[in-house]
Amino acid sequence: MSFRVTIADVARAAGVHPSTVSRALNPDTRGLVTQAVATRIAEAAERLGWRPSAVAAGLRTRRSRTIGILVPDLVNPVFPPIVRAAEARLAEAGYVAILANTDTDAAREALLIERMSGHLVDGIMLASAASGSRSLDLCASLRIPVVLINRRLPEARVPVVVNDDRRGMAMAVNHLLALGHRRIGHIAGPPGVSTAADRQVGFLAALAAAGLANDLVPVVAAHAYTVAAGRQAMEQLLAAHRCSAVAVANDMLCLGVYDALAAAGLRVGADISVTGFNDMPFVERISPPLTTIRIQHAEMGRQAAEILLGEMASSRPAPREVTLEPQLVVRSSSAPAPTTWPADPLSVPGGFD
Amino acid sequence: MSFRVTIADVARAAGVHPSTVSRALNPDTRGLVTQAVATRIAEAAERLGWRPSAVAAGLRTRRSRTIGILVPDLVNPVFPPIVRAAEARLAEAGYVAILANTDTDAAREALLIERMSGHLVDGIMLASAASGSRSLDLCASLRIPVVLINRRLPEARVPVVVNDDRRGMAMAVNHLLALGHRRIGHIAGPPGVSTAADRQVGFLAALAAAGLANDLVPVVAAHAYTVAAGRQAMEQLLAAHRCSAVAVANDMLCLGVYDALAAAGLRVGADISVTGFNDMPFVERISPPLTTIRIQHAEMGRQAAEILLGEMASSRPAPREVTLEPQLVVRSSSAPAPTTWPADPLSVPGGFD
DNA sequence: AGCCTTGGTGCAACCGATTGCACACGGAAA
DNA sequence: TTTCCGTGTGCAATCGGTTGCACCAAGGCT
Repeated sequence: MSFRVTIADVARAAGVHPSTVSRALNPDTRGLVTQAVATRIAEAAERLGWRPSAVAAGLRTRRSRTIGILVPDLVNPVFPPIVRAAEARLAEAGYVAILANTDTDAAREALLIERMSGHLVDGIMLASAASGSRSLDLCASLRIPVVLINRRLPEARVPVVVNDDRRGMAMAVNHLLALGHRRIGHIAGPPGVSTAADRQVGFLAALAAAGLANDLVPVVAAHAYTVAAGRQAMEQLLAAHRCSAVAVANDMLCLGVYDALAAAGLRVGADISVTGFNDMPFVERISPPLTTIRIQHAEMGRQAAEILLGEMASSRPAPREVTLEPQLVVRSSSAPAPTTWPADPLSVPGGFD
Repeated sequence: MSFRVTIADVARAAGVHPSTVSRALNPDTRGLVTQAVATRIAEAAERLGWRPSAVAAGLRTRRSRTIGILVPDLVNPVFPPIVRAAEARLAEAGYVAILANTDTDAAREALLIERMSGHLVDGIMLASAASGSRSLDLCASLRIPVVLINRRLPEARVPVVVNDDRRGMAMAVNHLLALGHRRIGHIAGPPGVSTAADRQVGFLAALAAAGLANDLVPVVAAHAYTVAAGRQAMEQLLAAHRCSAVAVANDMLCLGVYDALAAAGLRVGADISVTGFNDMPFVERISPPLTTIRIQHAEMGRQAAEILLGEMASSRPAPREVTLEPQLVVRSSSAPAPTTWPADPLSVPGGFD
């Protein structure tokens, strides 16, 4: 039994034409067929064990009920929740997700997009956008709808789902200010990444709003969102400035920051306060538990799926921007500014202390 | 330009028949075409921007260059490295990965397998195998090659890639024995999961080899591989037995074990030693850093991909079993047995202390 | 009663590549 | 020169649904 049952087989069994079977078995066109015939066909299909061939249907309709998801590196704990939620929503709608890692390599990304195009993906979720807008141009020329996740591209005319990074970083800074910190440093993300830029802008804006001038504020940019880069950046910051607190652009960087501070003999949450960004899994269990900004990762994935599905259904481009609200999660890595903090020769003009 | 260039277009441009174009453009059949014609066709294809349609080819050849990957829950940190490595290897071979989460739900798993079958996946990697062998039967009746990852099914006649769980757990136990522990408890994984069973067997075997009797050994099974279940299991263990060390079946459980021990006022790595299993990301950064058994997760994914690709190429079933070697990673959660340990009323007959 | 809808079904082309088979052509062997 | 053979290309069927169009029958209208 069962070596691929086709609608022709079902048609024969039900005594109708294959096209009628197609109509009866497709929810959208079932209305075209008489009720009685439809049920007879459905029974025959069931009995024979017919399974729809997405490939055959896709060839004709040019829609595969398939969505491509591109992430830089699935092992980065930020992405699994996004992918998970996106896949769940897609599955609900009968879609299937093709996943690929780009390694932040533009050429690889282009190759993967072309390959996915060959599989007739109905849309692509880009969580990487490494190559600037080249990938977007490619998708556009391939006529594939795109939605950007977590990152923005200035020129982009495509829908995006992002966290409100400026606001999130401002929340972290305000938290530190409320704890009495006045000398707050920033470890920024890698240049060219939109989250890094947005968070830095949020950082500076929050300081400015508190009346703390911008030009002398200690800022060091990490060269990547990695532990090693975080450590290196913190070492630079320590060498050049004295701070009672550091607002870091990303949790992964924080792990390196912890290392650098431990090496320098500073106790996080006592001698110096640290805040992260992302609230990635298990940072509540490192020592000390990290104060950070929680992002709605799952919701990002879900919304991205929703946008693509909507675009699919209405077949008109929906260039909208969904911004999700971040949340401050206070743990033990941030504490009141030490009162015994030494007089600071670099004291910011107009500062309060 | 570019609204789907087909081989017919290329054929017209190159002045040959579509079938010749097909042969010239397919690496396997290029040899059938004259060198000169082949290059002329390749140039035309390049110039017109032809892209192969995996769907059309797949319809005819019944192979889609697509592999399905099923995991219980991508958010569980064990899976991303597996999926990542598998995808990388598949991409290398020109394949594409369809990813789906089963939530350990047998019905959902079956649905996903059928859907993937509709997409003509050339093979499926099962990292879940929740439903016993039902999924395997389904794949068999659908004529889809399968490879099992991380879990085994006794009746399975399919290739598997697993860690040597017995050996791994024995390494943990031997480590604890070497530290002087004699009263070692075990928190086992959920019943019915092969990793849980194997690790428990390994645990008991190691104790037996050390001359410690089996029947009074404190063992509690967690009902799932979750933090909450780990905490609950440890509470049970504490209530019933006194141990100087606990070998836990899984890192995730360990997090709950840490919680339970903290609540009981016991210091991990001092009052009691704990070992985990998996070496999942960031357990080296929790407090205290966890001694655990490292599994070659990436290698598992790669090997699984390799097996499916091999099966694809040779088109003969390759029911082999790849067993990967675990590695003991010693950190601070395990320490020498306290010398001041109180006399134990439940002392194991034949024990050394 | 005759004409026009309308709904339901059959017919056949089509999506884009693959492949078994036929055939033409040129060179080698008889 | 004829026959044979091998190589390279064309031809057409095929994979499994989908869909525009034709057609037929039944019912409503004037």
